[in-house]
Amino acid sequence: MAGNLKQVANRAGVSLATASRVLSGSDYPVSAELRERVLAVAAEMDYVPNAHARALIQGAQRTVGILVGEVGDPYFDAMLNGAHRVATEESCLVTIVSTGRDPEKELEGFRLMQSHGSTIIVVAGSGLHDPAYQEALSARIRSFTGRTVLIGRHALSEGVSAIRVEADNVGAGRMLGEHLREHGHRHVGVISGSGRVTSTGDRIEGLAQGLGFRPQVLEVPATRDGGYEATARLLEGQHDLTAIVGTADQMAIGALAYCADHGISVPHDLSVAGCNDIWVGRELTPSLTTVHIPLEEMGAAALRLALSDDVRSTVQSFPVQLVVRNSTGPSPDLTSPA
Amino acid sequence: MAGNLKQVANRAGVSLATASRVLSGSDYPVSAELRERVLAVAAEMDYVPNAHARALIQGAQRTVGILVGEVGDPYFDAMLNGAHRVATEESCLVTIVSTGRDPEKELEGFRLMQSHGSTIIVVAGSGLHDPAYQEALSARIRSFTGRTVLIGRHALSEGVSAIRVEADNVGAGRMLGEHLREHGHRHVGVISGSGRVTSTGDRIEGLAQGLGFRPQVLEVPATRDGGYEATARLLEGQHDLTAIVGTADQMAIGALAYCADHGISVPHDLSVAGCNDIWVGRELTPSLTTVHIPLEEMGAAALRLALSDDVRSTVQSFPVQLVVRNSTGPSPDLTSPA
DNA sequence: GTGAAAGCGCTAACAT
DNA sequence: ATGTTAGCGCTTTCAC
Repeated sequence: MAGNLKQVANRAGVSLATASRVLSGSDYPVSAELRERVLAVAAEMDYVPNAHARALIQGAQRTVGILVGEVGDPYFDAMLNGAHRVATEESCLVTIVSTGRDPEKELEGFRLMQSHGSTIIVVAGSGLHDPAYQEALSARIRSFTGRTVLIGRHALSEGVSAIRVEADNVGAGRMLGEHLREHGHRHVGVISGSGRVTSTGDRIEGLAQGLGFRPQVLEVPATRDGGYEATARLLEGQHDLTAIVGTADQMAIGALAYCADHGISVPHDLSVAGCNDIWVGRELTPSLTTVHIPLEEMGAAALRLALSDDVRSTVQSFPVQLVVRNSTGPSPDLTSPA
Repeated sequence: MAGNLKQVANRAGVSLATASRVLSGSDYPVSAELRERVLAVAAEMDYVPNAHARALIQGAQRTVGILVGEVGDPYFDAMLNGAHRVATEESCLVTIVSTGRDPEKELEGFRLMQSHGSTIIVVAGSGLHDPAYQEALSARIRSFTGRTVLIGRHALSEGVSAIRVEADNVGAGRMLGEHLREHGHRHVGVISGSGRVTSTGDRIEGLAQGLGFRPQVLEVPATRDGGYEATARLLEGQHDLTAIVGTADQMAIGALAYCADHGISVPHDLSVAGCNDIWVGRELTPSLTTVHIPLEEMGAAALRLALSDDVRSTVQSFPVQLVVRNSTGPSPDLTSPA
C-alpha cells in the first residue's frame, strides 16, 4: 500500500519538510545523507505522491481537458490525436469527456474539468447555432480561470474571449460545389449530420454558393450506415440526382457502399464526394473525392496555442484543400440528357 | 472568477458547514430558507467546487485512467471507444495516457494516474515479453489500491492479481493460417508490428500452427505505410510468395495499396489478409479477409468488470472469428506451378 | 438546525 | 541545512 509523505519522513527519521523537499523536486538544499535516506525509504515503500494535495496548493499543474463530440468518430478522433500528441510531448495529463454531441453534456463536462483544476480546456465539439447554448458556453468560459480553446466556429457573448482554431468550412463546401458545377451537376443531394452544428451548416452554405443553387439536404447520423441509408432514400425519391455529397467522409463511404451494392457505377452514373479527408478515402475503389481539413494539425495547434504564454485570445485559421480523386466525374446529364 | 465555498458561505450569511451541506449534496438536514439562500448565491457566483479538495477528503470518486499504446491507432482507438462509452454511461471521468508503446512511459503513466487518485486503471498497451517489464508492472499493480484491468496477455509476478480481458490471438493466427493452407499457400510472408508485444507474437505463433510451417516475418511500424513498404521489400526478395498477412489490418491495407499501384492482382496473383477487422476492411476493393477481434467490446468489458463490485480478479476471454472476404483465394501455385 | 474546529496530504513561509 | 507551522478548499465530526 502506498503510504504518505509523513510515513516516509518518520521512517527516514527526518521532518516532513525535508522529505517534501527531496521528493517534490524542490531545489532547496538538503544534505546528501538525508536526501539519500529519504529516497531509499520512498523507493522501498513505493511512495506515490498525492496529486490532489499538491494541486490544492500549487494549483493543478498542466492538465488539459478535451471535450469531444464522440470518441470513435474519425472527425473528433483526428483532432484528439493531434492534441494528445502535443500533450504527451509537453507531459500534460489529458482528460477526455465525450459529450455525445449533447450541448447539455458539453457544459456539464466543462464544469467537471473546471472543477478538476484543468488549466486548459479544449472544446472540440463543434459550435452550435443556438443562442441559449452560446450564452451558457460564454458563462462557462468567463468563470474559467484557465485557458479555453475553441475548435470550430463558436459564437460567444460580448466581452468573452477565447483562443480559436478554425477551418474554412464554407470554403470547403464551395470548392466541392464548384467542382461539381464544373462537371455539369445540376441535381445534387447532400447527406448531412446535424445542421445545427456550425461546421456542417457552413459546409452546406458553401456548397450552395459553389453550386449556384441550394441542394437537397437529408439529415442523418454522421456514420457510414447513416450515409448508406440516406443514399437509399435520396435515390428512391429523386431519380435525376447526379451527385451526392456527404458532409463527412464516413457518410460518403456509406454512399459508395450503397452504390456498389446496387450496381450504380461511380462516377459514371453518380458522383460521390465527402469532406474531411480521412486516411482511408484514398484506399477505396473508386478513391474518394473530398476536401482535406487538417484536423490533426488543428488539434495540435489548439494545445500549442494554449501552452504558449504570450497568447490570451487569438484565432488561427487553417486552409482547406480540394482533393479530387476518382469518385467524381462529369454529370451523366451531359452525355445522355434525361 | 470562480470563488470558493467560504465566499459563498459569507455572502449567504451562513457558516461554511451549512454551505457545504447544501452544495455537496449531503443529506444532512438544512432549513429550506438557508438552503435556498446558499443555492442562490452559488448560482450567482457560478461557484465551481474544487475537486482536489474533495478528493483529498473522500478519496477520488470515480475516475478511470486508461493507458493505451497510441491514440490514433485503430487498434487502441477501438478499445478506447468501448471503455469510454461505458465510462460515460457510468459518469466516470476518464484520463488517457498514450505510452507511445514505450514500457517506461507506460509505467510512468501508471504512477501518474495512481497519484491522481484513479480508482480504476486500464492497461491497454498490450503485454510485453520482458521479465523486467513484467516485474515492474507487477510492482505497480501491487502498490495500487484501486482496481487494475489488463487488456491482452500479460505475465505477472507471483501473487499479483488483476482483472483480465483477453482475446484468443493464437486462435486468430491459426484461423488465418488454416484458411491459407486450405487454399494451397506454401509461401507466406508476414508483415508484423513488434514481436515483443504478446498479441503480435501470439498471432504469429498461431499462424505457424495453422499453416504447418513458419512463415517469413518482417517487422515494421504497424501502419498503412509500414505495410506498403514491407510489401515492397517482401516481394522484391521473395518471388514465390503467394500470400501476405498483416498482423493488423492497417498493414494489410498498405499491402493492398502496394498491389494496386504495381499491377498485382489480389487475390489472383497474391492473397492478402489482415487482423482485427477494422470497419473499413469491408469497403475496400477487394474487401479484406481478416479476423474479427471484438476490441470495442473488450474495452467496454474492461470497465464493466472493474465497476462491478463482486469481482477482484477475473479473466474474461473473447472469441475471435475468421472473416473471409475477397482479398484471399487459391494460391496461384495450384493452377500454374512454378 | 446550525456553527466551530479538526484534518485530508502536501508545500512554502517562517523560524532555528 | 533542518524543523515547525500555517494553510490550500473542502467535508465531517463534534458541540451547541
